[in-house]
Amino acid sequence: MPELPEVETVVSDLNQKIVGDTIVDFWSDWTKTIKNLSLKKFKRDIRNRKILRARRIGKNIFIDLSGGKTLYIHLKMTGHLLIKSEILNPKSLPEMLRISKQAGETNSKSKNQKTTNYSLSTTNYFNDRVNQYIHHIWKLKSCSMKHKTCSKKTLEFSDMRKFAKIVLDDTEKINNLPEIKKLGVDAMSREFTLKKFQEIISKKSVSRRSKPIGIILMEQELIAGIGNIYRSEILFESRISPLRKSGKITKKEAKKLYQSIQKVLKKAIRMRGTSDSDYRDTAGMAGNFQKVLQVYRKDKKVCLNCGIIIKRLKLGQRNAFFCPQCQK
DNA sequence: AGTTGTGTTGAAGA
DNA sequence: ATCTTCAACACAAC
Repeated sequence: MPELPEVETVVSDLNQKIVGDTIVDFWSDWTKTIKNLSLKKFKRDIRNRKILRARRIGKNIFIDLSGGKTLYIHLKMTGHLLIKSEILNPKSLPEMLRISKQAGETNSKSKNQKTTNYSLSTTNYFNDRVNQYIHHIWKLKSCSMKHKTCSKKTLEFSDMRKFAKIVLDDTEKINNLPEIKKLGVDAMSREFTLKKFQEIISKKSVSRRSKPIGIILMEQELIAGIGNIYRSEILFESRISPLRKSGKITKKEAKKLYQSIQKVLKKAIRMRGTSDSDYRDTAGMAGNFQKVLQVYRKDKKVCLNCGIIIKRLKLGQRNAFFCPQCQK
């Protein structure tokens, strides 16, 4: 379940591994995921574009491409991106460039070629079951003028439940999509200040102020990036009950809660996210934050802080977890 | 073996 | 408007 820390990990991986590469081809067996174009048009529009950078707002991934296009991806529940690469036999650079130009027509050939996985580790995480639901593949070429070598890579999208979303359009159009425009401030951005947070939770509207803080934290139109796992963890860290009415949170508590958002998300990013079930990084590796979860999915277990049994409740149609003794 | 729970988001219904 | 419910989908757990 990718939330901000998981998406941040993916975006940082993308920036390290595929910036500068060129997309030579694309394959998909579930085109419903591509929301704005037919497969044919999608292929046509993405071929031969260079990957400039990856960025993120909340849980939304944007891959900016040459020629003013942006690839917008939402991983939804089970989506994750894998980067694989094969080192080719040393060949002269001009020859490689010629080969990659033909890549569109040489699918069957390249499929039969032997591949070597990118991972330097002795364990191959790509073989894990959770990484086997690949429905979309971007074929990349990566050429180094300096070393006069080229390599092939693939960016593969594993998405068991097929909820994910892919959109390719002009950067400007992507930025102006309604679902992007209405996003609230990103929880890790500089604009998300304590002042801004106080404004959000104490807005002079009855419906806002009377809403449980556990729901407010997850609303992407208010604060972008927090989902079900981290709302529970953040509220536990701040010792505030998810049921507390947003408008009844004191200034002191708001500060504590704001600091908890920063603290928990930063720690989760450092630990490369939570792999409660499906989430994996671009090497197919699990994150580590599930090892330090305090309350999420810990109902009927003992609170590590006070020893009371942790409770679960439905909040906004989703399960929230909290310690009734520690969190008030 | 059929039912339920899982969580993100948008759309439909009230 | 604003709230709730459901659908998209696959699979594990009961």
